[in-house]
Amino acid sequence: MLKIGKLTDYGVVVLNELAQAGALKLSTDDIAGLTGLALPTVRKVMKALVDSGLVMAQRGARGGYRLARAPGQIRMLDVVQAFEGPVALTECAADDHQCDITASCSLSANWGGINQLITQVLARVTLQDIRNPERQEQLVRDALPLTSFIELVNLS
Amino acid sequence: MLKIGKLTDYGVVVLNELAQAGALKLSTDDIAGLTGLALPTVRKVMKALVDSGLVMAQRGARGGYRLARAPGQIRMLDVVQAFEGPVALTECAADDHQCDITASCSLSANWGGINQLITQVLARVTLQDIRNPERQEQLVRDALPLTSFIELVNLS
DNA sequence: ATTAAAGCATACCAATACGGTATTGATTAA
DNA sequence: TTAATCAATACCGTATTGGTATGCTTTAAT
Repeated sequence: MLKIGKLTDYGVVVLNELAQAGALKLSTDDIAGLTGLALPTVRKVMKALVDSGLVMAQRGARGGYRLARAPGQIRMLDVVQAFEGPVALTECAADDHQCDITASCSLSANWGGINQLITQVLARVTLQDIRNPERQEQLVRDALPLTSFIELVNLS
Repeated sequence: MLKIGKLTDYGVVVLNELAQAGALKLSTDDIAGLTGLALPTVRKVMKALVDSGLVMAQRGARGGYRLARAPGQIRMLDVVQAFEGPVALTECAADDHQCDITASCSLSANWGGINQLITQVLARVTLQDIRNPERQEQLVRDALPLTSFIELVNLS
């Protein structure tokens, strides 16, 4: 499946609402209402977003949340990392953890290349892009010219 | 973390051994010995590889496994799909499952673009590439010219 | 035909991760 | 001072995953 967590997905949804709101601060209640997410879930999401510096929080009465930077400056990579930690496809790649399987494991180092490519993909797409389908299609067209035998998978 | 399963990683390790062996058939015992993986684990891995058509099995005495195609024809996308099913970052993208969160969820459709990009990345890299670090570095250099602000992450 | 080598299928268990929820505390504008 | 609002922590049930065990089927070699 190669999936990302639901929280990450929620994070994007929330960021979208904040982008929509612009300078206006949104409370957790506002966000819950706008997105349809449960309140405690929203809290959890907001914590990750604040901790990662993507969103600024103001406490106290009439407080709320707003984006810390412009949507064009918020990369999907940032969002994914905020919720899932560093992008590391394999365990070996994450820490320099010695694995007990033999020399074949030297291959794992090679996932690093794929890691890099995927990281680049996520770094290319910003919140602004994802809010604008046209821009996105353009990205897909431009970034990687298709090789002949590529099979496009599971685009619902 | 955006990780893939360990089994997928093991799968690549096993495929590497099979590529090394060439025309020679390897038994589960051989594979376990070469890779250091436990025998039951090897069985599980082989089942997935056979089911997906990447590897051919010959049963009976003097049987064993061999690659179904040349290493250059085995894409990482195939391997990932063999173990993890279709690449679908979000749940919404997987089936046309109606989610209960509001219109903001239309965003999820936009993950589709990223989905496509990542799928393309995985389709570009073959078993042959991953066995050859030089080739791989070349891929990284060629495929996606870096934009200025890209931060390379966690390459151990 | 028999036998032994080898793959195949299934089921089970433990550990971990994840999503979801609740509760209490800290801050700040009005 | 007070009420609104974010912050932090802790808890729990479930789902997934990795790992293991067991018994069955196929097939080459003798």
